[in-house]
Amino acid sequence: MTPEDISHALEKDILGGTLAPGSVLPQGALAARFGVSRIPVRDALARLASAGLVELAPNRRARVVQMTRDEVIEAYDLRLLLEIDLFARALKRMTPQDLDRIDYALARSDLEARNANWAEADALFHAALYAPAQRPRQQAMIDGLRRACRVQIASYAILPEDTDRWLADHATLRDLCRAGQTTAAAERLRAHLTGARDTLLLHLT
Amino acid sequence: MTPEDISHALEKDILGGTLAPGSVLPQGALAARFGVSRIPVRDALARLASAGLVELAPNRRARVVQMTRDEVIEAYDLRLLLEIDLFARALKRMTPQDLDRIDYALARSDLEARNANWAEADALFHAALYAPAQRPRQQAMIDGLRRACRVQIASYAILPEDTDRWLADHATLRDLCRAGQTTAAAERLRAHLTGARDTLLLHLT
DNA sequence: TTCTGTATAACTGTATACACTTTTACACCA
DNA sequence: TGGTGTAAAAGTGTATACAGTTATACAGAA
Repeated sequence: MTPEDISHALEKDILGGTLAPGSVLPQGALAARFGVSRIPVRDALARLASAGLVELAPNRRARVVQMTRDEVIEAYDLRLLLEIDLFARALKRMTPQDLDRIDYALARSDLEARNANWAEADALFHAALYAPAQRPRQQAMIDGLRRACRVQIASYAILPEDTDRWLADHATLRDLCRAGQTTAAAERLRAHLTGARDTLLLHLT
Repeated sequence: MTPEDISHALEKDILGGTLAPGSVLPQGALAARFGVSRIPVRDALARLASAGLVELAPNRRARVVQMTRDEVIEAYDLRLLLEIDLFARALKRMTPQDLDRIDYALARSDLEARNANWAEADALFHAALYAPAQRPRQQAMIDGLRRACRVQIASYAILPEDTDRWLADHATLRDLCRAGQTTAAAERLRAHLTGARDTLLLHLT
């Protein structure tokens, strides 16, 4: 059990909804669960903190992040800015192989969604969509924002109940890519994201 | 000496050019320097890694990040996207008090530049410029990118030799804010950033 | 010389132990 | 009942020790 393994396991729990926002993560308990000392656990928590999934404060227990309404709005504004830009860059350099990979990702994504792995399913498709842009840093920033949003989404079990809508959105995006309709595709992505944001905001009252 | 103190001290060395990109940071040596055990040093290095100043790999010594030409270009593209957007948001909500704070930051920035604290001087002014937007996450992302760029800039001692140009840019930006010329101000910021990028790229051969 | 293998030194990762801080639970008082 | 103070429990931070890994230096072969 390396710190990386531990952080992955915890990330799964957080994005899967097992660990709700605000949950407390005592180092000792985690150390016992993973059969290691607290040192690698601290390491794993630091990773999760830098990924934006966990909040650390000195001498206090780590907590799963809990975003306020304003923070959710800011995060989605940033996603709109970064994802639409990255998508535009990706569209410009999209090759037939890339389109095939998007098809494959869509199919796998569909499969994962049926197996209740909504978070992975969504991430899988969007990663394939943006991959042609070849922008590792921008992709990493988007992943961070995406994960932070998903923590909240998971806690309201939004993805399961909305599966049909976002899978249809993904299929539409794929079609627009294939048709080379770049502006329409970008517009569709914008709608996809604002839709997700509004659904989440509705749950945050 | 807390991990935070240690990371701040190292950040200063990195951004000040004492620790060049690619330099190695052995935990033991740092522990000795700061008079602590390696545990808080590891903590400090993890912070620097999540701030993007240091690279960590398992079982290997930490290294000061060294960006490639492509990474520099990507980082500046991201800065253009995020900083211009944030500046536009800030301009919309800028109050007279905010303008005064920008004046004050410009004056202090000038002072720091004379004291050879170029990195702080630059950060100070831009922070004041963006503060009215009230976007902590976007600001944090920008700070990360800014720091990563500055590691490279520091290694070529670009800021010192170019001081006059960027201080003049800052003054112009302040004037445009005061005059309420929002589009001109945004355009000026774009030029300020692309200018900085091109100067850096020149040094990267 | 330059390359390769190897012994040694240097370094990292983590278990354990203990000092210090925060949290929790509960008794006490208004 | 509701608030407050306090002691015990739980938790965090870090020094130390040692096992395992990587880096370094040097000897011998091509």
